[in-house]
Amino acid sequence: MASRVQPGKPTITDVARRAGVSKSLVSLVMRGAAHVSPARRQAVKKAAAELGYRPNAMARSLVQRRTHIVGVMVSDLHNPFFADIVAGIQDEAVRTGYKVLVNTGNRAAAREADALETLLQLRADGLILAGPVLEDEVILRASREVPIVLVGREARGATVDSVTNDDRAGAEVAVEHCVSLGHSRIAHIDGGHGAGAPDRRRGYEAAMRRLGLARFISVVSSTFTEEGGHRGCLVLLEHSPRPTAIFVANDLAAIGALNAIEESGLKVPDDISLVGYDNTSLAALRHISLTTIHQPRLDMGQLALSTLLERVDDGRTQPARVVLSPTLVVRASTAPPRPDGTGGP
Amino acid sequence: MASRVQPGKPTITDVARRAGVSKSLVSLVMRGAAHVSPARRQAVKKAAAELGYRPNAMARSLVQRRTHIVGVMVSDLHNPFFADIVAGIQDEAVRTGYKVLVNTGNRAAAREADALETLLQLRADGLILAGPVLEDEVILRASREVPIVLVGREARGATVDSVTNDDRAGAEVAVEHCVSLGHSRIAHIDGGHGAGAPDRRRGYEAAMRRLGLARFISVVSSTFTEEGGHRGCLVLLEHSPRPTAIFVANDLAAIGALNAIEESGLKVPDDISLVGYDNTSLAALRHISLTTIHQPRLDMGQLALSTLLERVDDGRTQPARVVLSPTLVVRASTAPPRPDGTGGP
DNA sequence: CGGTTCCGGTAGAACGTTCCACCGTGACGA
DNA sequence: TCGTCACGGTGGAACGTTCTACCGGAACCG
Repeated sequence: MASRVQPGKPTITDVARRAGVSKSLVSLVMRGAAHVSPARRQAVKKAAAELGYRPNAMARSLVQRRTHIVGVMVSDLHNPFFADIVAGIQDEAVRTGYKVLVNTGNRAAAREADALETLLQLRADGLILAGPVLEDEVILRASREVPIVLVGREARGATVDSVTNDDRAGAEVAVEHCVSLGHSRIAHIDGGHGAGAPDRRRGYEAAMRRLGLARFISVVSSTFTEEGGHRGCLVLLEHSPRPTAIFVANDLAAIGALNAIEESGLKVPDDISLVGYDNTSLAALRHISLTTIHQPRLDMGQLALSTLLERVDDGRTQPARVVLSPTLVVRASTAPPRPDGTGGP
Repeated sequence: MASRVQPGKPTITDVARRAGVSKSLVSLVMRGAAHVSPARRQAVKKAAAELGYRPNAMARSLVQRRTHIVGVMVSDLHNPFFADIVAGIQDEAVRTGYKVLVNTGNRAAAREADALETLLQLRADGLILAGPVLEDEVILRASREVPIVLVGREARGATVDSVTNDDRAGAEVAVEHCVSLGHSRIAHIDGGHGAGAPDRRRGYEAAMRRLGLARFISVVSSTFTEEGGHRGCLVLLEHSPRPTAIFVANDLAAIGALNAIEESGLKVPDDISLVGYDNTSLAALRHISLTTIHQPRLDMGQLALSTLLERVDDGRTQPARVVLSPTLVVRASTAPPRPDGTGGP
């Protein structure tokens, strides 16, 4: 009972036999080719439906020597950032007729290497690596066997493409926003080795200098986590005079900073303004309502795939470096500084 | 220039030629078989490394008639819930030597059907469907061709297995917690058609009755979104007397409720206690610190795969229904009701 | 009427593996 | 001296497709 009907799944030959035609013709019908008489086409379709026939993608790919699959390796499925990247890739994939298969390495280089290997053995037509922590060398080697696009990380080498946002410009916009509100003592909590963190820091410093606020530059080093932002902020709150605005390297850390500020009995944005980076769904929560820098993630995903396909389908061989502009999203965590106080305790 | 070295990727035959052996022997070496002389083994490995040979997974699977791939279709990559499920699946996969390939349908039945089809054509050895919105009928049909496990959704039919948490019990625990703190006027914002929502509602009602609070049962219908929780909560706040505790069907909606309460000038937990469901990372944010019901997501992922493999490897044919117990996680959003006030405006 | 072209269709060789049957060669026991 | 057996190794048939010929007939053109 419940015995699966298992004389093996039906093959193209079974369909051919049942429809009384050659397997070549079945192949043509399944691919919707022209030059097949309506009668035969009908017969083949009927036979296929009756048998529950489903083409074997591997056999097909073996002879075609392409899979119409793009492999996507995501560093961390927990980060909502990548969910949008994947969504963008998928939008573009349905338009171009490719299948998307996702893999993940859970932030560990060794696991990422495994994931990459799986995709390579599968003979995906192209690969998109989203925020990998994998060594440059490994990526470069792989890129000589299959086209690869990096997302959210700069590429090295002529065989690798990349799609990123302009972290430096984004940071400058953040600073400009604070200045336009009247702030001068604007501090920065940076993201350590996180992807894009160094550029965001450089952007912060450049903007401060450009706007004549070089003497207020104040950076505390941290990580891309809530915990990191919390610790970094506590350090800043000790400073005297205390900053009136803080630009944090990503949203998650900014929320940690938010906690630290509130725990200290201060209020955002009344006492301190806060700006994040990434515009994750977290920032949009009304309970948090964080002013932040938006990266066009959907676009980045779409562009990653179309850039990839330029190599796959059109044979491009020059490296591509796509850089998108981030934009400011103003919410409730920024406001002009207190007119009276200079903010110092 | 930068011309890819493209006389096609090296095959097993290339390796055999270069090592001066038959392709059968290369095959044996690549699979680490015994009964191969050290000298030849060495020679083959050397040749393979020099050529950059990588076995073609499709050709292999074609003849073996298994792929050692489990396909995972996730309804929504944006939901951090599924990230943990996938992580659990992956943990188990490395232990058992399977590869995991993920797919998504973006909450749309049509896209999910496509994703499923891709996995079926790939001839994955088994499928895990995480929170699909796909019709029962489609899943049932697919399950006759390949073993399928449903996660977070009840299965219908003897050919489909499922791994879920006991939503009803979880809801009861939530209510009991509130009662133990001294609450009586405990309301519920439910999740409409969301997965598990009906059972959570039933659990709420059952617990209220069991604890002699039937007359305080108060349910407002909503959705699994922040917006939904916000709206639902506004309705409850109009009631007089107002509830002193609210059990919301999931964390996201609970955060919406949190906003509504604070916008009304009330405080959590002083004026109203709040309990969510899922224990997402959101709930753990210190700024939010939501008491909630935890589902053992990692375990659920692991169990999903091991349940699947019972069919794939051990030939199980009886349906399996795995149900895990949720647990209470107490944070800062719940407290005893105000000793004085009866809470009504 | 002879030649060309198009249409509908078929046969059989790939594609890159693994698996099965088989083959020498020594070693070993009777 | 014979089997018998284990060891190390090989050849070739699968696996389920697509692709490249090629074929017979009808239609068309000059």
